[in-house]
Amino acid sequence: MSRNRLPQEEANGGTDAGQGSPARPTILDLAALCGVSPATVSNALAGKPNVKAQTRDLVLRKAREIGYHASSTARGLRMGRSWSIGLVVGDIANPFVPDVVRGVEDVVWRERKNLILCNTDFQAEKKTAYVRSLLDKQIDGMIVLSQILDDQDMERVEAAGIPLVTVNRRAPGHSCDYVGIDNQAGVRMAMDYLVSLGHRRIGFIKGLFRSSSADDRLAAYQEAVAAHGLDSDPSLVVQGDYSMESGDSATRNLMAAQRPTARPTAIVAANDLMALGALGALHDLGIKVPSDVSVVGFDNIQLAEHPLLNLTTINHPKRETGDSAARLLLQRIAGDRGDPPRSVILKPSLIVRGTSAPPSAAAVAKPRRRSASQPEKNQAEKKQAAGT
Amino acid sequence: MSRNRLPQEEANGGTDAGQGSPARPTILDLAALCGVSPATVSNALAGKPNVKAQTRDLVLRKAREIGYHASSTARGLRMGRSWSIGLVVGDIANPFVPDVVRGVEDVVWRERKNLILCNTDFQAEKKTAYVRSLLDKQIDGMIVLSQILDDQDMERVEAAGIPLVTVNRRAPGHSCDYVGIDNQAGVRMAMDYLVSLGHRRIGFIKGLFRSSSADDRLAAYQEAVAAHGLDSDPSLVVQGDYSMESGDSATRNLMAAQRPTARPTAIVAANDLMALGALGALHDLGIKVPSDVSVVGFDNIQLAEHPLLNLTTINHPKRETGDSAARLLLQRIAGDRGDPPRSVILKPSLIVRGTSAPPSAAAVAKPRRRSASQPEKNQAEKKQAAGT
DNA sequence: GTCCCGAGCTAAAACGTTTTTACTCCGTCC
DNA sequence: GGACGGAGTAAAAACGTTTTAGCTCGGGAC
Repeated sequence: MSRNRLPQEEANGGTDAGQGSPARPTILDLAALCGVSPATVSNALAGKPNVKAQTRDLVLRKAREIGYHASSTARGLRMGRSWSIGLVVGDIANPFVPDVVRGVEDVVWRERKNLILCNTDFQAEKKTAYVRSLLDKQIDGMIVLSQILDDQDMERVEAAGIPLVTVNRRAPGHSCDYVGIDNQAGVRMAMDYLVSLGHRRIGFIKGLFRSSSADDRLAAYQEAVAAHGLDSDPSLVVQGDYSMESGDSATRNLMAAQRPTARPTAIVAANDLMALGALGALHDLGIKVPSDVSVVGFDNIQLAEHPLLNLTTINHPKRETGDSAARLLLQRIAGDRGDPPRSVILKPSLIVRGTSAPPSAAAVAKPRRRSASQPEKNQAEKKQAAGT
Repeated sequence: MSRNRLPQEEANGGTDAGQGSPARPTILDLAALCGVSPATVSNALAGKPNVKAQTRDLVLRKAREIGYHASSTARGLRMGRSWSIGLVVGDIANPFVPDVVRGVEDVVWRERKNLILCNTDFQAEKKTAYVRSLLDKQIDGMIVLSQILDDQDMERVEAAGIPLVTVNRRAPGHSCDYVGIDNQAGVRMAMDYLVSLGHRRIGFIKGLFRSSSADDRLAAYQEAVAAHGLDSDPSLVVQGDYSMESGDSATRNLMAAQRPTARPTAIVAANDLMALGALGALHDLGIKVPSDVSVVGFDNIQLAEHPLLNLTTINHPKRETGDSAARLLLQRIAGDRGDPPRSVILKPSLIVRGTSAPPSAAAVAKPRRRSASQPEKNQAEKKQAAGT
């Protein structure tokens, strides 16, 4: 109806005698108010050089005055961006995750981008639906934490030209930026440390198969067993699923052996949650930690340092993980999409606390074979500060 | 350049001999492909009744075929919505928070809306900036967890007509939907339980002042002290800030009293984190829990049930909190904005675990005054299952 | 035969920006 | 005195939808 509206007529004026909110000002209102064209307002607000200082100041002043804020949606449509990045996690309630999220948020916030949190519950269809939704929203970039996307989703992301950073899981066959930790080094640290204490029979609670990090950690355990010539009974490796409960039951399995000498004197868990489960099980079984059995975790989640848990563990720099992922992503968004993919591999570190000690005299009384091979691999470890 | 393009010409065809992604199909492409107008395509996809079944089927088929997905941005601009809701939290790394977030995500996901996570770090300017950003994005609604917004921010949200649900903190002077827990009942449960065990001298670690929940919990403590005629030494109430460290130092303060009888036989903390801090401090001080001192927390965070912590606490239904908040918000979004504000007050429950027991004989040996008044307030509590 | 109506579709406006192109001064250079 | 150029601004196109208003066509009522 209001075709051909006069230049001075306020775009929002007049007609809203009705109810509800007074319809926030558009750039047209602001332009009319300043007596310039919308284009000039846009340029002024964007700080473009082709607008007279006097005009710019006027625009800025009036803008502040009426509280003008450009519609993200409109500029998003025009510019093909959304100033938000998608963060796909499996389970935000897992204590490992929020710390990483915190790291991501911190750097994303600096560029005033928003974080869209997608909790997939590790369900394939939820993952797919979320990825679709993110693409529909024209997100600037995407971070996928501790899981991999289907090939089809992956292709969609690539086809859309959306930068993607994967964290903790490599996407096989796809090249994108990656942030992870040196899993092998971490487990090796734990193993070398336990060996230096005198342990020869070390159990391992592995994580879910089909995940690169779980594989890496298990492989590192096996390599360490071989390198140090430790007992390599297959019953020393038990399956967990990264949950506390699984750590509990895995430990009961480990300790169920009839002959006491068949039981491990130390347990390494592929993550802290399972290690805490192990502590719980051992407590229930009346097995003393660390005097009877040592326990070492992986991740160093927040509560691991509680005096009553006091878990010896491998530190996973969680916040730094999120930080690096976000940085990589932002660089990729700003810079050339064609650059070769980059990886950031963070360094684990050993944090010695109260759940580890030399094995009891009884346990080491009966030395098995003496592997004569590794004289140089003694103890490069020392007690490290808990601060990472 | 391509002014006046012919109706049959594909909107995306021809010109992109260049590099990069092949530009996802628009509704124009789809319309051309189906030989109908964009309006019809839109109607067909939206399931409007004014399109012939045959046409609709064709459109749906072709849409699937070329993988057409409408741009969220474009329809957002047109429809004034964004299908995303803002979730403002103080610190996602606080173990209480992710569980609530999980609850929110769950119901929001059912409507295929997205969650924009805003971590304010409790900084006023970050809070303000995030709220601004959310409004610019035309979010459908907003949930604010465990904090209050400035009056100015609040007004902006109201002016924008964006539904808002506050969780755990009432916004004084503003009427909006609210989800919380009955703090008073929770603390009363804890106090009644401890009294029923025989405790007469109970310390309280309060949370940050200036927060309604902290006030409520403190008030409930004081009421219980009065109602049961307990020792009401002001030194029995110490300040914490909801962190584990503060629980630690607060407990050291409580236990620093020279005369043993001046020390509490039980400690109630305004949240689990501080309770865990208390456990740590007591452990360090060589004070046995629960034989020397009982400890009761509030929230029942995930790790509280670990066998080595085994914290007696008041359960705060966290996931249900997020669930209710999201439900309230979605109803408000869908329904009439003018309806009177609603509140959901969740019920706390006592979870008895290992950190509580009757006071030691030594501590109760010297009964102080016998308050003759409350015979009916004996023990309405019984050991409850930890499930809640 | 005319009128009306509904079914099915299209044209075009609208959403609120940014960006490209074009225009208007005005001073300077030749 | 006209051409040129640059500074500052304006007009209009573009982004990809949804929605409103209007069009066309055929059939039924009168």
